[in-house]
Amino acid sequence: MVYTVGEMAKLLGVAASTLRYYDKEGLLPFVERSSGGIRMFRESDIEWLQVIGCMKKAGMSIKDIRQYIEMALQGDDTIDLRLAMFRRQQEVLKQQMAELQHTMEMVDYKCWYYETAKEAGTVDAPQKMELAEVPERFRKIRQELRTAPGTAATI
Amino acid sequence: MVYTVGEMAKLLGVAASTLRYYDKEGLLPFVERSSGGIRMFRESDIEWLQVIGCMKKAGMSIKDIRQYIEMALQGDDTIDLRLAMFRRQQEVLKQQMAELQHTMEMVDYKCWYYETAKEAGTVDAPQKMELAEVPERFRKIRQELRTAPGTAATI
DNA sequence: CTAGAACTTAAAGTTAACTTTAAGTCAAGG
DNA sequence: CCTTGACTTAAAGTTAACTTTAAGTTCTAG
Repeated sequence: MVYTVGEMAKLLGVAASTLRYYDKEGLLPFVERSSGGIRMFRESDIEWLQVIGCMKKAGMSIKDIRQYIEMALQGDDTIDLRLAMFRRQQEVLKQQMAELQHTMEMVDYKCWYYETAKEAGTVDAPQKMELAEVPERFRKIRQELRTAPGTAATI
Repeated sequence: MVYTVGEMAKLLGVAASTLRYYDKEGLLPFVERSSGGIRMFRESDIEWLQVIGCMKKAGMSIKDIRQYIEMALQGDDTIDLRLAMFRRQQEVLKQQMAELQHTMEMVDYKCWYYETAKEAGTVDAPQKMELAEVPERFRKIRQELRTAPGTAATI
């Protein structure tokens, strides 16, 4: 089964212009053409496209992804490089996960803050609350929000 | 203690031009000015800036953040709206977390893939491996990568 | 009182990742 | 054969979030 750019775009849930753009940027050198010049995506190209999609979600740029594709097309000589690339990406994702976790804590705190404000009818309730009255799990983030990053929130 | 824009920028680890840009976009209406027109950040403004930073990390646009700031300045009448905003943001973050988790699984799979390729000296080793030989935790993601999203990878 | 570092604004420039447009070509059904 | 919808490319346009520049002002230390 082969697909035109429009069909593949629909299948993947992206715009056809996006796939054309990716092709122009060298992300799809594996896509063949008909004698008339029309892109013919093969079933097996879906895996490439899924990997590209995942790399994008991981925050990689088009340029970085192209490097990977180029390495992959060079064959088994670049296995080490590709492994190193994904190992680095693993670290990046761990970092992102930690940051997201932290952002989540802040939003959880803000939800508690406005729930408390809602009950009392004023933000003064949570805003002026003593640290000891604040639920234990929000104390750290509250301290952190009230000081510059890197500023010791100690003693 | 008050800070100029440059001092506050340094404290937060951002460019001064960024703070000026945020101010122009209405994100910092709480910052006062000297008689000569120079921004004077107060200690308590740090909390505002930290919240703005967290909202940005959560993927909110400048426009959305301005809405929040405007609501906050309107006072206690907007508590419900602000609570709703952070509750929605909680959902968005949960979604982001799930996506990041999924991306991580893909990268873990790719690391396994290239480790296996490295041992064997060729990507054919992992590429042509039977599903049953693939470590159990990578089977689902491997199936998924090889089909279009939404395509049932069943039976 | 003055030098110069840091501030001010408005406006233009940058970057990434697309999207749109324009002018033309391909391919399938009637 | 011809129409029509989807394809092609190159080039220009879009958007968000900054950053840089230019021209001028303010504050502080000597």
